[in-house]
Amino acid sequence: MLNPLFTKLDCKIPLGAEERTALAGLIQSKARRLPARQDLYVEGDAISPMRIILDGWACRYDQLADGRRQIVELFLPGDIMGQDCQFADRQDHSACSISTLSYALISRNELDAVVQQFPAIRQALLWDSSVAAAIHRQWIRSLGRLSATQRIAHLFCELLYRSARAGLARGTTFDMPMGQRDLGDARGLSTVQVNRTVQLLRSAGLLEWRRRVVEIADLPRLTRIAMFRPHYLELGSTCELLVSQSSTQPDSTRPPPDDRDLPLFR
Amino acid sequence: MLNPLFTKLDCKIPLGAEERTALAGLIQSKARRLPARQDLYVEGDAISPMRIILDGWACRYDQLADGRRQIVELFLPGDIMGQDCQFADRQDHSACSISTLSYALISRNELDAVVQQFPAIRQALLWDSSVAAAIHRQWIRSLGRLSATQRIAHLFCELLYRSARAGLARGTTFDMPMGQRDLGDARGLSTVQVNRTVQLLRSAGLLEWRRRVVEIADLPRLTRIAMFRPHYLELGSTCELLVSQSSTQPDSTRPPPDDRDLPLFR
DNA sequence: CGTGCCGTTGAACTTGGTCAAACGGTGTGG
DNA sequence: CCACACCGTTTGACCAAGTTCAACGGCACG
Repeated sequence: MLNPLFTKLDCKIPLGAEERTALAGLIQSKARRLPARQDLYVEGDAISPMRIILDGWACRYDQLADGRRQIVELFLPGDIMGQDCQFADRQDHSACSISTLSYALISRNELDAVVQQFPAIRQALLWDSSVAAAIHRQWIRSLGRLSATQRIAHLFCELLYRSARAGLARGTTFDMPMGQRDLGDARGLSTVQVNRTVQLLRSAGLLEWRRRVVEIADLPRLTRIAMFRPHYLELGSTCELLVSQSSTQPDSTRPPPDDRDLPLFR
Repeated sequence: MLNPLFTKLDCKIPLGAEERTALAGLIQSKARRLPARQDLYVEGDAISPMRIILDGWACRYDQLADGRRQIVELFLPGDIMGQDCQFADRQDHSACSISTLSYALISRNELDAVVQQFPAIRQALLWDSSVAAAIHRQWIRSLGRLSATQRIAHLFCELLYRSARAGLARGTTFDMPMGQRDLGDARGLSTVQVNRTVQLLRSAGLLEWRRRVVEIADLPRLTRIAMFRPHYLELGSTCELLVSQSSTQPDSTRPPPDDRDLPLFR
């Protein structure tokens, strides 16, 4: 159940058997399930315990008065929710499941004890939240300066690598339980624009996306279009295959694809 | 020198005299100065030690290939740079001074020792980075879903409160060493748009901004326009005066200002 | 006194948003 | 089994916010 978490942590702070057992002990027999599109908490609620995502996707979002919303963070299996909320007294945002969700609560007291005993676990959690911060910075860059096409492409890249790092990708294929509306809410775009953009990426042969499964068909080109640099995710050696693939120079046996006919830049 | 830091931390994790001395000891006689607009590091550099901002403003930014840039985080006096970079091996972004800057380096080893001895300091630093994460989320919301006017207004609100929390504001007046170009780079806008927007805010009587000094003339209205909720900054009781002011109902002796004639919403 | 940066203004242009309607799969009830 | 409703996706036409390009003014600085 915790494999995605362990696989991810192995990128940077590999844990020993003892430490894994200690971490797993925190969540024994406490797994919970939730249907898709259900709130975990809403703005103004008291702070809830931390959660580890076991299966499915979730997100933090901000609800605007006029009904629109902005997703500010995505959680995949192995991600930890609420690490950075321990000091607040009220939630300043909401959170909901994207797909059917399975997660475990973690009491802060128990975690403190474990962290005290196993410094590597503290390090691992700190590392995880520092990567989360790096992702936040990339989202800001993406929303602030990239075109709709680049924003969407960038998110697909991010999600492929995050899935791969959690051991959830098959080659360049991964599960994508978000709909186009969610995608727009994450990238600050309307669903109409998301739809047109996705079709553009599809027709350009960059990716396929059917029935909640995405296959990145041309990772090097998608990476280039999105100006995506996987470095910030600190993948370690886990995804070397993907990284080397994404930086592959265009095949010299055929002419490089001309991106200029597509509204991909700026 | 460390007053902005202590004033800020007093909002949530007040430190005793011993702890303050220990923190101050980390930076003794190591203060450094830098002119405005100088890089502290650039993308690809090795990770540098953490820094405490003593005076002036700095930022993290992302440089795009075509010359545009996106500021992803602002640092005011009392802010700590680089807490979340300790695990990476290379910087995934750049950082530069905005105004003339005075800062101190902090070696991680020394800090670890101090944190070991004074758990409250660890808590204080964790709290600080959790507020930084909340600010990141608000930036994402702002860039994703707010209009140019709202984005700028929101940033002015944020900066007023952050200045106040560090003991650097005088009423609703604070120093703003950024230029309009920087403001655009922080909000994902062109300088032309920033200029027009600032003039709009000025002519609506919401703020004044001359010679690097901003005075928020109508905080309640600016707050409303920006949909700004100060809660996420976890101000504690430090800025109660400001907070109560910002939520003041419009003066009933005169008609409420009509925002509809201004392109402020959406 | 020139030079350069920053702020300001105008005009043409582009991207993406809004509105509205049609399409297609899926689950439900008759 | 079919009719229907519902939800997410798709498409078109129009609109608006913000960008780009270009030029000009003021102020600081060498």
